[in-house]
Amino acid sequence: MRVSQAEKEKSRSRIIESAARLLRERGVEAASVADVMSDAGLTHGGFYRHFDTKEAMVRAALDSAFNQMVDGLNPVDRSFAGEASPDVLSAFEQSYLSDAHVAAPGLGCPVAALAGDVGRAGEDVRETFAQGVRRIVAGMANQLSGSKAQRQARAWRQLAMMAGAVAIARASDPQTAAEVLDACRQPRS
Amino acid sequence: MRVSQAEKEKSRSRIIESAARLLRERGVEAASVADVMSDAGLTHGGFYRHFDTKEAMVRAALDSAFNQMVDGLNPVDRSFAGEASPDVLSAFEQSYLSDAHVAAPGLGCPVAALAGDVGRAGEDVRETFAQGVRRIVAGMANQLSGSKAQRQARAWRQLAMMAGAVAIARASDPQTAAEVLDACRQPRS
DNA sequence: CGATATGGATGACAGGTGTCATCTGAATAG
DNA sequence: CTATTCAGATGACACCTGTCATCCATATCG
Repeated sequence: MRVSQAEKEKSRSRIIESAARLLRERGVEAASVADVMSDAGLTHGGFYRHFDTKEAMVRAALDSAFNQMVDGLNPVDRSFAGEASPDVLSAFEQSYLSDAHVAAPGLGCPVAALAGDVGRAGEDVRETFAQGVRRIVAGMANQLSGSKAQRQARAWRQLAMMAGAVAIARASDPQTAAEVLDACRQPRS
Repeated sequence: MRVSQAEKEKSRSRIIESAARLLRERGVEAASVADVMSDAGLTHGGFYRHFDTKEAMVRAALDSAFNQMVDGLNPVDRSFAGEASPDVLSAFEQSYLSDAHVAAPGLGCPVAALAGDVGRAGEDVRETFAQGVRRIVAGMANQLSGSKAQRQARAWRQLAMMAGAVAIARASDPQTAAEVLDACRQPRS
């Protein structure tokens, strides 16, 4: 049942897409190779034609998830690349702290969904994760004013707070979730 | 090999203590019943004399871990209970954002270590988690000044930021970890 | 003291895991 | 047009999971 190279590339994309979603929904360990392949419309046996190991798939999926996140910070319709735009950042923050984001981890920020899991993963996976977080922070810092160090530090604090808040909201009951999200939507104290 | 009731109580305490540590170190799913029992010096078979299900053990372990955290916020040597004490809070924040905390998840804050996992757990576990987080936030708010709502909101923001920062630090390389921790140690922006 | 209750050990179970060897048939290379 | 390659399917493997039935020896009760 051989398939054309273009078809193989499509298969690989589907696998990564499925992995990126299932990892965020179920966690790194609970998203099994068989589940991912089944979700991509394939059987588990062909997996190792695409990746040497599950860890390699996790890294590719993390990269894809971070790319989606960074794209949300760099809207293509902005006229001047690199120009600070408070509206872009506040829109990002508002959507990050929304109920919709809390309810849909599979499409949301990998930091909020996977930081805990990745902390227990191998060094290569952590390296991939770190580069992804750096890209998000750089994108946020671009939208801030002040010295480069100030902008970067404020971006770190804001991302850490938002990711922590969404993780807490997902791990709590609806009332507690609403409290933490509301508190974090308020201007800094 | 029956054992006295006092001995059984000790066994139960050891199981909860081992579970609280292994859960934070390995995650909810990766910390198996057999591992916990072995760590407590028992074999896996006797587990169900202490807990109806693994989920019940997870809830007991979460409760124990949150108790340790709250104790750190309410030092017994303070003279006046309930009195606001900026030093207690800043000491808590400093130790929370320390390298030692990042390196020892098994003894650290369950929010930073387990929020992601608990978000995928059952409703009962999430309820236990939410009550624990609320206790920490209440303890932090006690040390702040301002209206009750202001204090609570600031405590939520501070805890979310710190938990997010430690989770990111654990999931990254040392340089990235140092950056996010440094940024979050700075006064609010 | 004797009878019973029960904490813990042993071992099994059904199901899931990552990984790989093998087969097959269609896409390529010559 | 034939020969080779190789993506994917099938199925197996050794191991680990939560749960439970069973047995044993001792703490507790009458």
